[in-house]
Amino acid sequence: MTKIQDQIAELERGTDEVLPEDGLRAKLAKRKTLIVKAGFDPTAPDLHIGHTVLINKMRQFQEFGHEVVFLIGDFTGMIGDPSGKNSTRPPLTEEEIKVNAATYATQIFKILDREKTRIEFNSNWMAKMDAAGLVKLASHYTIARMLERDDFKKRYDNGQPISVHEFLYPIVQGYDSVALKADVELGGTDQKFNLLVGRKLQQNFGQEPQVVMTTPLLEGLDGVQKMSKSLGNYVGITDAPADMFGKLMSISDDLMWRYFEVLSFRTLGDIAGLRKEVDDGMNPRDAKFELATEIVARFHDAAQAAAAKVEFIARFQQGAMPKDMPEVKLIAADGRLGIAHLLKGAGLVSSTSEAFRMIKQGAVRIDGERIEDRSLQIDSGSTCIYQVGRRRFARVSIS
RNA sequence: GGAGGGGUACUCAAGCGGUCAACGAGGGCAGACUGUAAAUCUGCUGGCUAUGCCUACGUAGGUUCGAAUCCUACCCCCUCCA
Repeated sequence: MTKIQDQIAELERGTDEVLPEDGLRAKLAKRKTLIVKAGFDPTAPDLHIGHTVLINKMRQFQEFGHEVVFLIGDFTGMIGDPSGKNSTRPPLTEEEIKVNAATYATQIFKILDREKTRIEFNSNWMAKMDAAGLVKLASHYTIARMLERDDFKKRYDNGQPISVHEFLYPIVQGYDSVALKADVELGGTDQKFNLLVGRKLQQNFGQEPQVVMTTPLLEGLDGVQKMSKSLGNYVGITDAPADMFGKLMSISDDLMWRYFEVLSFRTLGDIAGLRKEVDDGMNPRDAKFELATEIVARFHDAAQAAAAKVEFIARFQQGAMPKDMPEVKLIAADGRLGIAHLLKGAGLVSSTSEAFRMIKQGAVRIDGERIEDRSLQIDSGSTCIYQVGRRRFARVSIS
């Protein structure tokens, strides 16, 4: 077994906060199997690799022999977590929750060990609790403390409505820790308040309070804004291998190290070694290859990752044509088709204006030959490969 | 209820009668270079079978030879006072 010292370093790696500071050491020093809890909101689980930072953390605990509980907050889902929102949001139906939970399960087992993962639903204990129980539970927390939470405070100060049931969200989430006798709870930084409520409730119920560990929001591909689908700077965990590989290769060299820290399963020592090699003259591209290969292999498999790498090298280092490209058939009204219309028709550009611009910039190639004539006409009966820039290709036949 | 400020392209943000398809920044795209779809540099960034035409500055009208710019009404945001 790894020394506690090293375990702590690995477990705290990439986290935002560990509270209390020395809590993890105290827990590990007991040398017992810890119960590590992470709760997930059952809203649409469209995961990207940013979300996996937390799941990776769960995996680490698993590797060190602890028990990981993947808690689906189906009961709390009915409340709707107000965290980070400025208003209440509509509760989910039972049916939606069920579907989302199933989707989660298939996604998380790309990372977690299915055998060592306990999946729980908090409706299990919450649905059984009667009104008296809930009143009693609610008595453990005060409004004053509730209003310490950032978003509640803001809304209260701004005179925006806070429904009473929203106060129940942190309380129920905290009670989950009591029900599970959690030793550690993981969550995003935005969950800090809720996680701390768990500590307080455990104390009141005579349990040793859990250690709270928060993970940061991952920076997106641009390296600046947080990764999110709506910003388009994400790598979805269901992205195709080549796509995923390419996206990861496009990150800056600086961002690469951040991704290594929170996304790679390599040890810290391993990464430090790699970093030294790069400092000593190794091409950072090759380090990035390692990262991209590891990630693609995780969500697909090793063979597909290797194939994605081979294709990447062929495409971008040697300028080869991609293996598959869209096939397009166009019809020329009078035996010939202007190049701008052809490119637009093939979906390579969004307008003829853009087509002219691309030609002017030297971005357009036909069968690998750069063209400069914007009024070029293509006769029908031909089939050629049209290319705009380095990434857009189509095989177009004209009839 | 009273007093002001504002709504401009993907985003932020100039412009306040013509030279405005609209400064600048970010983003995006392209080219060059390279160590890679990193970094850096340069260019482009409304549409149209196109050296011209059309549509666009919250919405609808109006003034004018000419409006993003002036006027009127309406819609929506924000700040201060009560």
